[in-house]
Amino acid sequence: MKYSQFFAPTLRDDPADAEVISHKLLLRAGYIRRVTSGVYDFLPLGLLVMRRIEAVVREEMNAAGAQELLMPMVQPSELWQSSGRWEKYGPELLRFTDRHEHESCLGPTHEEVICDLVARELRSYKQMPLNLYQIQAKFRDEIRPRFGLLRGREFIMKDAYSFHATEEDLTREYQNMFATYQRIFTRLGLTFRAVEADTGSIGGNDSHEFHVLADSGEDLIAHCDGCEYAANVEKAVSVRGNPDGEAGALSEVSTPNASSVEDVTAFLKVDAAVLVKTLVYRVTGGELDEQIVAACVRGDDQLQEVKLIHAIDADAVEMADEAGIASVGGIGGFVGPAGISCKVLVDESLRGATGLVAGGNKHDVHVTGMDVARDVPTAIFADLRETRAGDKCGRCGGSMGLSRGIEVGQVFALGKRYTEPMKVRFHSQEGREETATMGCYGIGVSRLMAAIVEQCNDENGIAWPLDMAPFHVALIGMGKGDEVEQACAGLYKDLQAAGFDVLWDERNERPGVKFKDAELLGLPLQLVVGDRGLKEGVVELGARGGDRRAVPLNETVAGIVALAETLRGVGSGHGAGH
RNA sequence: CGGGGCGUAGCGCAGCCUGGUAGCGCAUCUGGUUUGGGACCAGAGGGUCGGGUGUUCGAAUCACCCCGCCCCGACCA
Repeated sequence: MKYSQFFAPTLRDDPADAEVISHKLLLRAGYIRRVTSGVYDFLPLGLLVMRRIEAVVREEMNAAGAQELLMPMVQPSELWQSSGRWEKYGPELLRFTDRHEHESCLGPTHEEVICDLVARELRSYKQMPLNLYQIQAKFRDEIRPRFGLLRGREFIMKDAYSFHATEEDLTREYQNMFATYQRIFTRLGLTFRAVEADTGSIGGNDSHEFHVLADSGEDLIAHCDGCEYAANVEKAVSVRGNPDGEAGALSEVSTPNASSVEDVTAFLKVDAAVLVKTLVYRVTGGELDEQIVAACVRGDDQLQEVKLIHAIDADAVEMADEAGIASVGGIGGFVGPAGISCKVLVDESLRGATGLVAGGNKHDVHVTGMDVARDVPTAIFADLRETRAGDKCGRCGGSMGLSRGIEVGQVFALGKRYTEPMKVRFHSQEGREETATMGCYGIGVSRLMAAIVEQCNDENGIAWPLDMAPFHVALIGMGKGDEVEQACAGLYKDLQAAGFDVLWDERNERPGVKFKDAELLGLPLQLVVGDRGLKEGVVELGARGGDRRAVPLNETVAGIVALAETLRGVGSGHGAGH
């Protein structure tokens, strides 16, 4: 591509409304433009990178035995009714009515559509295993789109769905996809980590997420320094030391105006760990729908809501208002588990604990000497607390650390969550009609583009891994005269013939401008052809960010090939893996 | 949805408090000089000041409403 004809509008200044580095650089370097909240144009540069990522994903998915298809973005409400998600999915599902008053939605994911398709065609166990995938635009009406491509409303996703006659075969495919994902993220040049994950609104049994490690990540992941255990903090289980207070009778103490953990610990001069923090929630969905529950963790712990939702088998929970708290005999700021008239869940770290301080369910009153077993006999114990850095690993006793991650992929062993209601059935070897079991596997392709930039950038711009770059080589012509023009034209052809994508900057710009743009765009290799060097019969080549060296004109292609090999050698093999 | 901030030329911003002919830098266009790390000179074009209503002789500026964008929150009783 000749630069002068290429549509790559670059910005000298950072756009004012971009926060994270990938958002700023993709905007500045002309890869994307915002259309509306959470929705972007992919300009030619952006699309070129997207195609690179897709190519890796396709190659590995195909090699793993999956087949590509394409499903629609618009989906009829009937399919979502039949899976039960029309009611369950919530406002992220963008619904609309067409001119025939027919209700539809924009697909945020495709379990319903694929199940509908496969249910129509599946007859025999001999047709399985079957793994079908697509790379396609999804729409989720996010509460708060932000960070450019990292959390958009419309985004490009690779989603795969597998169908199996047996649970064992689903497990095999799950592992197959797990390994495939590790290969994909390694080839993309990313430092990543696979972690155990909650299944969220997709549902199902086992799940792992793949996270690109980055400080700008929105997810918190916990990992053990002693073993392989790693999990999203929504799910991570760990063990903490459990100091007990002095055992004794349950007695009320006056704690005027002391309702926060800080106030109470200061006032009573006790460790926050012997405090019981009682949170009151209103439940949505499940058996406790519309009811109030109380959840207790230690004063220095945080409640992990996702764990609470699972513990009571609900769809969602939200903090109860003052009226809700009062309806079960509590009072804001002084709620305690003893004597409250609702279901009380208590974190495992409080099992058998004694000598605790808790709210007294009266204004300005706490109780001391609480013994959970004695004073809260109806308590239901569950893992509710969020893992903190320094906790002990539940498996090996090692120390847990926390990192931020960008979720770029997730694999689910769904089981029969969708195939049952959507009647994906087949005849088994024994001639019985059975329900297929299912897995699904997603990769955020457009989010990956941003995640790569988060990991690969410097003060001058983007630093693409060689095989992700929109062009491998920035061919920079310098100085006037036909010699430069002709030498460039020749190299341009030769390099393309050798399999390189080249952006030939033949603009009438000063050298500084050309270098700055090449570095902002992130092209990994630079080839400089100047009239001065040409007189000596040499050109200069080098990697972005490194030194350039002079090379005889007729050895240029060989030099580029050698440099590319060096870059690939460095670029591969630093994926962190499992 | 709650809180905060912002909206003035393609981009980045000033002007608003204290109402009176809309500015700066970059970018763009023309001519010239320049050409190895975001050149220089001369000239030119480009703005419904997010939208509406109101106050006023007069509104980018004051008031009210709406729209859009960004940040934080929507776990710590």
